[in-house]
Amino acid sequence: MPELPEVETVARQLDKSLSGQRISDLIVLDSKLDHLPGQRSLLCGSRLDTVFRTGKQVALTLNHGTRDPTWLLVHLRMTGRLFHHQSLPEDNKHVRVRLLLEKGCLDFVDTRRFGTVVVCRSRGDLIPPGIEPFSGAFTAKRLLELAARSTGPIKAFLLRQDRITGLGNIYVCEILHACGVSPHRAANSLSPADWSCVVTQTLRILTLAIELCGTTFRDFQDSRGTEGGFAAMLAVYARAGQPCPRCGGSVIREAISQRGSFWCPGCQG
DNA sequence: ACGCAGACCTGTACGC
DNA sequence: TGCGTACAGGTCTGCG
Repeated sequence: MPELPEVETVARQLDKSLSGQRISDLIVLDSKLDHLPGQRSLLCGSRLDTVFRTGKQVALTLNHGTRDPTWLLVHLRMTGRLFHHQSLPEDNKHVRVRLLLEKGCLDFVDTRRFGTVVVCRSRGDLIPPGIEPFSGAFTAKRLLELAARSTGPIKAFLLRQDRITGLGNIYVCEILHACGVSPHRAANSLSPADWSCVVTQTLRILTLAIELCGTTFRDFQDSRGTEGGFAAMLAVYARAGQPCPRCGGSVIREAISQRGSFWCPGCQG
């Protein structure tokens, strides 16, 4: 569910509201996360420092005073959310992990239980393998090289986190539409000009989505439980049967690489 | 190396 | 109302 803009939104909000708070206890309520209770003594008493996004994950910096910092790395996957409550909230059966703070708590809530929470001891382990879009490495030249042996659809290529980190189904649909590129095109068939357009449109769309605090569909809410504003900007995603805002053709939905894909055959060639 | 199918989970929407 | 089916924004594993 959450893609780069949604994770960035949550990380920025938590950075403001959590920085400086001391963790007083760790409560783990999901057997899939039973590696965490063993980290309880490490977490308790530590002070939350910077919260930031790395790839699609939220990293919470834990300051231990004299010792080196560690990080709590949270991947929200499809339905994960992080909520910072000023006081203890009403029961929610989908709370998986709760960090008790000096004031209130931080809840990791995840209905489908796909999300992950791990403790990271080395800064190097935080860095995802794919190219970060907001980095100097995200260039048309680099992407052309990366895709040189990829014969599968560009739609699937852009979703690969070991190539580019942060894009998910919604933004890939929107980027390909903005570029006028069919999601069926083989990744290695894109020209240097196509890749330049992918770079430009990816940065434009992600920047706008971050400004609007992401896209809310079913499950995404930010750390305050409010919804993102990018849904109103979507040109094709979840708009099957509706007119394409660029050419007036009809947007279609079809499965590509087993993922629901929305695009306009009229202007994406 | 690649692409593809299936798995992981739960909830919601919809048709009968 | 209840049941069955399809679908959901992510990523890993195993197979060919």
